[in-house]
Amino acid sequence: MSGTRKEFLDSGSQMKHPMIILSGPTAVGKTKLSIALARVLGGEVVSADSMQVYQYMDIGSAKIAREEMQGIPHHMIDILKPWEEFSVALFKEKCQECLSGIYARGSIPIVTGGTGFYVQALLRDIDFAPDAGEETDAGSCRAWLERLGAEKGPAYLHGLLERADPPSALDIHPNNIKRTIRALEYFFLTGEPISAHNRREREKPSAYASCYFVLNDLRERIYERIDRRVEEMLAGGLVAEVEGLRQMGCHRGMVSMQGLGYKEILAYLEGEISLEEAVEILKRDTRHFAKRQLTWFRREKDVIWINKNEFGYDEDKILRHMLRIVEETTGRRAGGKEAWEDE
RNA sequence: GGGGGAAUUCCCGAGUGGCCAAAGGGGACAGACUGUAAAUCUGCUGGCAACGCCUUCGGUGGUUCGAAUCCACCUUCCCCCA
Repeated sequence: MSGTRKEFLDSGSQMKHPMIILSGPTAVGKTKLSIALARVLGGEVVSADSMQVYQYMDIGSAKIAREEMQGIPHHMIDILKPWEEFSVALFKEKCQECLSGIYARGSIPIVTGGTGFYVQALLRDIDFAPDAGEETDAGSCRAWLERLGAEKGPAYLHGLLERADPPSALDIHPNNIKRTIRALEYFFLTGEPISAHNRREREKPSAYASCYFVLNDLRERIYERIDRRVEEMLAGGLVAEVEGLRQMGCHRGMVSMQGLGYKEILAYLEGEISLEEAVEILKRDTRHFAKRQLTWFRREKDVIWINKNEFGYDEDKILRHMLRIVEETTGRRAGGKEAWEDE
């Protein structure tokens, strides 16, 4: 759909579609809650997770098991092979396809996952770059910049950015080569500084009538849960899963293999570190990740924090509290008391 | 029993008379983030009424204008010889 037509439709229909978002740091318990919410509200779960999109990556990505779904439709899971590339732009695109189906069915999406960037892209309908040159040009342009960076160093690239897009250069740290490259790429492809584009996109209001929940807990408890979960993954066969992927030809260069649990075990399987070290690094990096997620959510406006400890870890209490907010903001009511009493 | 070595700020680990609140790394904490986001990157880390002051380098006591750095004794740990 073209931009103008879409804008026309959006402005024409006063009603925004309802959306429930359930996010939070890794291992807080989003999955379990999402099922409870979906059952009560008659919703469908849409995963907002950068790793669960991949097939064969079940244990390390803590993907929900079929049995756990309890018949609730799930989207955006297992949609790609591990060797395929994925990105926010692709996420948004595919996600919107899923959403139109959900709305057509009169159902409500429960967007569940910890990738805050994806949630933001979807919620504010951020426009990702020019369609022009999406495949060939972008590919070669980025590859060229990457080569240039490897040869001449990050400072050189940042120097280019200073000339092309001074505000971005000021904004992006010289060491951050990925963001420097993207800013340059955007400039070369469109002729517009990405800083101007970002400014425009930032002003966009939410495209949905949404409740943005962030499930949280005491830091200490999150860390404990992470450690425990890593141990469970190991016991559940994480090493074998990664070995299987390796046999399929997966290697560290792939987007999917940058995922926590995959890159560390891969390093072990390739003899670089011991299993013990790999596990330790995995736990630590997962803690770091959880912390980064929390930083993201703190900055995000209009999120509704659900601190588990403030509810005495009473799941039913948490659910009721959330349902009340859902009803206030989206008008969506729980499908009767039985819905959560018949467990 | 004899000989040698070591004890440093949350951890590891530099530092052997002033330039040391003490390199570096890790952790912890905080932050950025608009096509790789489970990625990438940044800041900060003794206390305070804070361009200065106070407490800190196993303990106690010395030497010195001045000590984490030198001396003595003590405590603990490691290694070697018996």
